[in-house]
Amino acid sequence: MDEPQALAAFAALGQAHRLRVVRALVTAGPTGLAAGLLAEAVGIASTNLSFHLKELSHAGLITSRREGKSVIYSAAYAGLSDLVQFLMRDCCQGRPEVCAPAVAALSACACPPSPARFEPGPSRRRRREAIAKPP
Amino acid sequence: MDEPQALAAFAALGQAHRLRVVRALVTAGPTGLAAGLLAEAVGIASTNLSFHLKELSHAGLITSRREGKSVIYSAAYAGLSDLVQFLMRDCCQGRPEVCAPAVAALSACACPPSPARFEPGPSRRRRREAIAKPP
DNA sequence: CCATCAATTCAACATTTGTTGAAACGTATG
DNA sequence: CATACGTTTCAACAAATGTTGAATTGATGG
Repeated sequence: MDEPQALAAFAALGQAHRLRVVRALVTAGPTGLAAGLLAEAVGIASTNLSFHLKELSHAGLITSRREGKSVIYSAAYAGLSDLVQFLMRDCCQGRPEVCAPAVAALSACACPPSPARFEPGPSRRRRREAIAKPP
Repeated sequence: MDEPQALAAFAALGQAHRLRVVRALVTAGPTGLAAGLLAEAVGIASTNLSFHLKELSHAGLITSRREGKSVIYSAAYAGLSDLVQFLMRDCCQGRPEVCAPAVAALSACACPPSPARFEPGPSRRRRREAIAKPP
């Protein structure tokens, strides 16, 4: 991701209604939400929502598909991921301990993964190994 | 991190000059950069930079310390980390594979970690001590 | 203590950005 | 084909935001 794109994305997220929309879509998952439901969830007029959706879409943070009369919007996880990556690129002058907390925070990411299969032990080691053996 | 804070942070990053400042500080590492050098790096008047620095500082994205005549700014890695976490919270309705790419991207984070001296153990404790004894 | 340098504050201006209501569009259904 | 529904486009207005230059503060060194 290049600077202009990242800038557009951050500007898009830096507005209350748009941030709410993105959060709603992020938690909604790949299924997405219809424009109408979004307008209700965020509490703004549909005409206003449309404006913000266009902004978000143009910034690469959401995608849309038509389904009958409705237009369904969903989060563009790849775009979000790229954005995070742009922000933290070259983050620590070779001292991983500086940015490690950010990585850990995202790993924790609170996707309660069907609690049964949550293995206690090796997560830390696994993560380190994953970092140690790049492409 | 709560919504108003996140909103302030994204709004702060959604401005070309401020995004440049943050990127410059993120790559500069904990050492930071003096305001004068930043103004030069970003290419704006110092009076204008001051305005943006205040904005970023208020958003919890940078910190400052005085050093002689200069004021040194550095990235608030914890703030950045919290922001990323806020954005991706509850991201995948229990399907980790959705947000996994984001985690992987950040892990890749391109901090070429001077491969030799990567010690598994004490870094965490060291960091805690450093934080524990402020002025 | 005065001169100097680095950085910040302030007020005025210019620009960008968000909101609103009326009208238009595309899609389904009777 | 006419109607109803969900969504988007457009133009006008209102509000927030970025920039500039002059004046101020704080720290250093002769």
